Amino acid sequence: MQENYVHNNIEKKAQSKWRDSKIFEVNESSPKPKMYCMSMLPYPSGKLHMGHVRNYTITDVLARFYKMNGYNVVHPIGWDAFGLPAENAAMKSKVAPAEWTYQNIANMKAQLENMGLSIDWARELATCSPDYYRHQQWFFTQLYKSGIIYRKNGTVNWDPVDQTVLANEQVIDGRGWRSGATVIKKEIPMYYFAITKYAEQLLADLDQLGGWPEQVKVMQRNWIGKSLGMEVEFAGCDGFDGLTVFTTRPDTLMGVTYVAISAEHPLAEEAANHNAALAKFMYECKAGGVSEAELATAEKVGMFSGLYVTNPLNGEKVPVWVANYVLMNYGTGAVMAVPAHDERDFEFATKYNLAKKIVIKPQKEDSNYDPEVRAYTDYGVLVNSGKFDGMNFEQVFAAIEEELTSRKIGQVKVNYRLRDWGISRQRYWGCPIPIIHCEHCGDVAVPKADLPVRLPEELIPDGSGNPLAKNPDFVNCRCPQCGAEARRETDTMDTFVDSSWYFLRYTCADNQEQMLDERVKYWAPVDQYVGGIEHAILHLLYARFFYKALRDLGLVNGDEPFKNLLTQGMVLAETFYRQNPNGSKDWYSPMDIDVVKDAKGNLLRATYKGDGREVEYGGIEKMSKSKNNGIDPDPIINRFGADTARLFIMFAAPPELTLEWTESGVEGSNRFIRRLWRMVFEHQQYGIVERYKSGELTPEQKKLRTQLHQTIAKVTNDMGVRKQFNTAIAAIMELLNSYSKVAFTGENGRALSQEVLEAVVVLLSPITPHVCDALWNELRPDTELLEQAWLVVDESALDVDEVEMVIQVNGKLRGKIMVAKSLTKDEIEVMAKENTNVQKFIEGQAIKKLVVVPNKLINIVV
RNA sequence: GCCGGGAUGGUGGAAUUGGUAGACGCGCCGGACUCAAAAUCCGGUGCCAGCAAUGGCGUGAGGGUUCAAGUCCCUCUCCCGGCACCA
Repeated sequence: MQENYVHNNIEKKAQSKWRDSKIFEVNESSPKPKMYCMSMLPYPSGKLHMGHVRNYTITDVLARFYKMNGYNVVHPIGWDAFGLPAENAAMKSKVAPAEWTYQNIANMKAQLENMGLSIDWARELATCSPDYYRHQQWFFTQLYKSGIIYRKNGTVNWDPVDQTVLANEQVIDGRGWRSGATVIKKEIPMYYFAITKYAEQLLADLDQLGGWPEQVKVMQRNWIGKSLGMEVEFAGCDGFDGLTVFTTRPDTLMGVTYVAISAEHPLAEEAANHNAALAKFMYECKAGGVSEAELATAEKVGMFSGLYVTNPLNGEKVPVWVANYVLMNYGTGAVMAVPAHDERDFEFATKYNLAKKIVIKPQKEDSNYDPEVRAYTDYGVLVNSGKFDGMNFEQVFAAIEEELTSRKIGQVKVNYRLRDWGISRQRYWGCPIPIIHCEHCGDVAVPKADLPVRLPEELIPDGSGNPLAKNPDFVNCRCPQCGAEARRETDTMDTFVDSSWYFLRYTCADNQEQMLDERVKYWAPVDQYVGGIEHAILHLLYARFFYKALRDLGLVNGDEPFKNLLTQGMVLAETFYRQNPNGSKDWYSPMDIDVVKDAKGNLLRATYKGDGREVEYGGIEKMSKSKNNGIDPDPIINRFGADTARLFIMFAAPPELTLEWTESGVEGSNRFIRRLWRMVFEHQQYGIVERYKSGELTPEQKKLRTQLHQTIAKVTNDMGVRKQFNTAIAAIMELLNSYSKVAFTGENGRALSQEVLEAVVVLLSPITPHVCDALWNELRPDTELLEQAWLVVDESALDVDEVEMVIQVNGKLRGKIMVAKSLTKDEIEVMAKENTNVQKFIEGQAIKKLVVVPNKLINIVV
């Protein structure tokens, strides 16, 4: 054994051993229980970034932990290979998205291999491969036939200069990112997945997800947004049509002072035909992007439509306004406005001087309440509402329901905020939608025999719309039903479709004939899913929806795809810059900066290694190209080794929190590995022995052995249950700190030293697998670490006869005592009162109360 | 704007079920080894007062519940994630 730790050879050797033995390639024939452990599908951006490294390290630690705990573990990987960045790269450097993407995958795969992951590479897939998307197209046709997919108009961001549809992120302050033109909302036909048909199940089945973070379930619940309300018809006046509103507050119906409708509402269109000013206003409403964040923060504007409708309860004539704050795709596209009891209506009514009528009496004495100052939105007892006066919410809901239903002008309605999922994208680099438009037969799904609809891989988009639409070879085709000349659909699918089922395809990626086969029923559901919190809503909701749709086709078992979910935080790093005279900033990589700190550890100055001159500190930010603070994993792994990088990532923060990258922290992790190496080296110099089983130990040895088995228990719980790897590592560090202070004299002492080192190597092996593999070979030659079982706690080592208890007086710490476990509560109380420091605080005072928490503390209240 | 989350020493974080705040690491200070440096090892390190024993203060701000609050409740500030075409 070498005296010093050198990572290169160790890591290469372990990696080739794992590769050659195919130890991480698994199948369904194992007698062990299955464990499906997986990271979210990475986008092949070109270079591995620290977010990927973190993601894969977490699943790798769990996969290795479960493997040693007797599970048949699968840990697959694939590539989310369609999407916008490839088109952007194509526009920039004239390289075809396909070529760019496949090159990126090759680069990133090589980088991942250096990390020593326990991945089953035989299952690797890329969503841009026809072998993958042909099955997706087939699934699309199945959903299309079963009515889950339909076509309707949807609103997109339209760049009138580039004549192209823009993604929300390509709209900056209401303008196109390339042209700078004001973006307008445009209606185009699109395909929709009827996810709302599953709204109730998606909501109810959240209760099955005990292994999900509560916050993610809350976000999904709110996103689905189930609400109970009423649809109420308002009859039109002066010969115009009426309209229907949806409201969750029918109790305020008598307080309606106007009705507001969306600019896309049919009635608004109708009114605009006779009203030039209104038409102009509605055109102005079309300016700007379609994102909800943009709509919600835009200033509320509106215009009177000239129309009136009648309040069905009291017959009052109220004006109809067209307002930009009403969403056409929620409810009915029309709302009844009650300014006295709704924030948004209040703001709008105040701006346009519309009436406010109080119909709810504040429940408590509320001296602040003034309808001209703010809206009162709580529930309460009705006033100014005629026969409904004095009723509470439940009573008036029932009374109004009865009246409206008997008059057939309203009904109780459950409404969801969730909208159907528009999947059409007017883009080239995506999965073609397998539909053929025929003049005679309409929209025809492509038959299975004709799949896949291949995406030509040589096209290069130029930013002026979808090149597929200009490609006659792609567009021109024959109708599969009547054989007439027909036109192929040129829109491609949202990439969220690709990522909604890839985890099922991993189980049978080699099956050319079928989308999924019996093997999916062995592996699904995913037992442990790990990915960024930014996917808490959309990706996870779409994948859940897909799973249910696949279940209804008989392709998978169960209701939910992901049993346990862990949402990881982002990776951040320090930023450094110099300000240019024109105000712009040049950003310097933290790798190229030297830092000087004062005696308290505060940053005094930072200098650029290139020229030795000072730079400004810009705080800690998410790693990004724009701030030049991305840390490339390659040089880190080359310099310190993958084990150091993995250890740092797992130690610096718990997985859900943001992770701050610091070079000194990486060095600290490397120092710990070298220290462990030296300890094994020194132990080995005296010869390896059998690990401790029984026999006399010195008191300090006995104490160390107790700590060892406490550590085994803690690490097992931290890794397997809490998934808090940082505290597991800290506990191992503490154990080694204690180890280094103990004298391992005698035969039993040597055996204890062997026991501790073997245990540490096993405990650490999921996190730093390469160095642990090498150390294991030194401690137990001719055996394989990966074949070892996880450690079992020796309960007898945990037995201690004394515990430390703290004594508080009035909740303040005043002393500590060692207490034999056999003592009674009364005996402990006496001991506590006898403590000299405690006496100073209780002397001459009556003891009002005395609390004893067993094995923890005594609180004396005086 | 709406939904979700976060804030603890110089710093990343720990405190698992309301029970010793600051584990472990980094940084910094001091020491050993060395011609010297690096590496390594040993000790110290929340703030204030004190030679010390010890005491006072202290978990974003303000209030509350409790024998006891970083942890529970209310109000607020700032930061982060998502908002349906970034992935």
